[in-house]
Amino acid sequence: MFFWEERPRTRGPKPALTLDRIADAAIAVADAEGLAAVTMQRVAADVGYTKMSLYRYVPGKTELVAVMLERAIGEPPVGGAGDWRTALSAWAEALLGRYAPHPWAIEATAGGRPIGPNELSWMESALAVLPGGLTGAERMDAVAAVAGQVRMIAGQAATTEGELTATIGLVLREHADRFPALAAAVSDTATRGGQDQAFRFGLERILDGLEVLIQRR
Amino acid sequence: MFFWEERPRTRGPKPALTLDRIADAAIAVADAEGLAAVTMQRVAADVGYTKMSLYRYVPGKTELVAVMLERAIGEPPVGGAGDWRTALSAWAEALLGRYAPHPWAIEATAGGRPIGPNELSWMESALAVLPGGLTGAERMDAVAAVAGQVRMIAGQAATTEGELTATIGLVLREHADRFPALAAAVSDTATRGGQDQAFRFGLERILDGLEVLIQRR
DNA sequence: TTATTTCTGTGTACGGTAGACACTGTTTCC
DNA sequence: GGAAACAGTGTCTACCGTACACAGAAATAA
Repeated sequence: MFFWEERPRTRGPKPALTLDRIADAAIAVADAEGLAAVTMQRVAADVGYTKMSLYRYVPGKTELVAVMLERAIGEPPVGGAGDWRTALSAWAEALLGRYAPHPWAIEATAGGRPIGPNELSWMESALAVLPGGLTGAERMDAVAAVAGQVRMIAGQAATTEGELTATIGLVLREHADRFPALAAAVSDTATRGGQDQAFRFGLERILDGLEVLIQRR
Repeated sequence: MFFWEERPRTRGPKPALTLDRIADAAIAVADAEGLAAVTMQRVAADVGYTKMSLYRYVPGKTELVAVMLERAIGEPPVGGAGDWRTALSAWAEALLGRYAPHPWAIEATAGGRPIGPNELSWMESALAVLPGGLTGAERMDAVAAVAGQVRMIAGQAATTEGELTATIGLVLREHADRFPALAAAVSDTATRGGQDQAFRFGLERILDGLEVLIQRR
């Protein structure tokens, strides 16, 4: 199914590299200098080979990024005990924790792309904790909503912690009258914790909303 | 503040193009062939000039994409009457409606980028409808949660309506035992409406969650 | 053992990209 | 009627992903 499933090796020279080693080098570049810095040339140089050698391990750059994502996100943690709410909350927190060290990950997931097994495992483990009161479609939608919250916050965090707020501040200084509600909200936000609180607030709302629905049934 | 604010013109030849015309051409290309097809060369050819002429109107490609986004999303609709819930729901629906014709828009918002006035206006109009029971920070977080839902669904819709589902189906045929919850949910999803219902489900949960909090105060 | 097959890593080449810069010609102000 | 400012163009550079042919290494077949 996936191109990186290892083929049975027969003759010829032993490969000097590993797909994992390549992906790790690429991830290191992306972590340090952003996804745009990840070029075949650069990654190859970092592992000490020529760029064309990479194509023996990966069909193209698209697939390299897919592998990077798979490795960066990894497998979901084993579902702990507890009710669906604490389990789903932990799931969301864990997923955000995986995105956090890799600001480029959100960018990499934008647009059509191949989907890896780890991504499916994350979906699986989230779906598994939801109670039977919801239909299958509703469970999918619930997971999507939570995942949306994770991605929103992860994406915001990727913009250098408040580049958005900085831009807003700049504009507000000139056009505060055009954006009264924004100005009011921003002046209030300045004095509080970072993205963690934003994440938890949204997450609690979604979980509250799910709880309302579940208990109603 | 923004580079596209028109400078007072003095001497020299009259510009043959308009930033708007350039952006519209670029949007047309992106709508039809994706964001990757938007190159300076291509856009310039479509408006009938050389690529270098575009740099008289826009500092670089990054800014061109920012303008494309601004025009594609446009200004928020005037807030209708009604309680905060129906207003915020309408806001979310309107925003999704703006994303829908432009599948590339989500991709374009990934990663750090300049933020335009229209984007701020959308934030403003959402913040304005939220009741005073919430703090400024909470109002921001609430809007982020709703926006996250919009973006999640818009992003899913951009992947050719079910490319995700198709991939899942493929994998499930081979490894259904590894993903039982996913298999169960998917088989249930197959027989129901498209992304609209997924959007509404998540949105209603978020709004329910907000309502719980607001009424508690 | 030798010959053959198969695969790895490399060098070269191509078409594409964004953008720097110098130039010509047009428009408007002094 | 200069002179200054600006629009559009042609040329150039550096870099990107990747197609393709080739040399050498390793394992198999004779």
